[in-house]
Amino acid sequence: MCGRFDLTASMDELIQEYGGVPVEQLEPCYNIAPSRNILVARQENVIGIRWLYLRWGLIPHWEDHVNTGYKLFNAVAETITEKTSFRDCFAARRCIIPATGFYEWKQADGGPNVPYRIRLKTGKPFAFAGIYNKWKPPEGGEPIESCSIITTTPNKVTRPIHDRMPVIRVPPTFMLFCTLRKSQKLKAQHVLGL
DNA sequence: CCAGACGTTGTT
DNA sequence: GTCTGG
DNA sequence: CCAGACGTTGTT
DNA sequence: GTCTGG
Repeated sequence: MCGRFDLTASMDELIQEYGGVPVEQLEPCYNIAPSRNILVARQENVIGIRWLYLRWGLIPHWEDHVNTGYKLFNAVAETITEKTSFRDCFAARRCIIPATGFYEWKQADGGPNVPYRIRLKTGKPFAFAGIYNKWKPPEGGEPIESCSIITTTPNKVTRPIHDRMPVIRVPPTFMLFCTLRKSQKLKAQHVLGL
């Protein structure tokens, strides 16, 4: 899961890593929570990569009131193409959400919940996979754009702490590629593009 | 057909 | 808006 | 996700 | 315990 994260990287660092044109930058924050406006980057026609702030907590477009209804701050990757609330967003409106770390809570033996921060060894920023949406108030007025972070099963680092973690985009410098042996076949989920 | 749900998490 | 359950 | 609140009255 | 606000 991912219900809280931090972002302390500069806009310059983010632009260098992901491209696009700088926008106003908020104070570095170690405690970003659902319902806050968070920085995202998305691909737009004509202008290309655009940085902007969206409300964290997806509001389905049929919702009647902005203050009621579900708080969709996470979307389970395994079922995202089946869920009414996420399917169209996933097909057409994806974004990345930059972060320098995320928090997971683990209950100490019968004790209180203890937060852990998970981050890259280098301290560099990385990005969550996200989806976004536009909600128009039935009574008229300003539309609200909102987003949700996609979650998946944990990797080795996160597994001891929690059974879910955000789908992460790691900078290209952390990656390599290799060719496949004949016996290896690609499955649909390998090419989803997350 | 209409009515009602539409989500995640953790906890039990 | 769209799917599920009755 | 956590932190913090968690009400009533009369009137429409 | 459960809901709301951040």
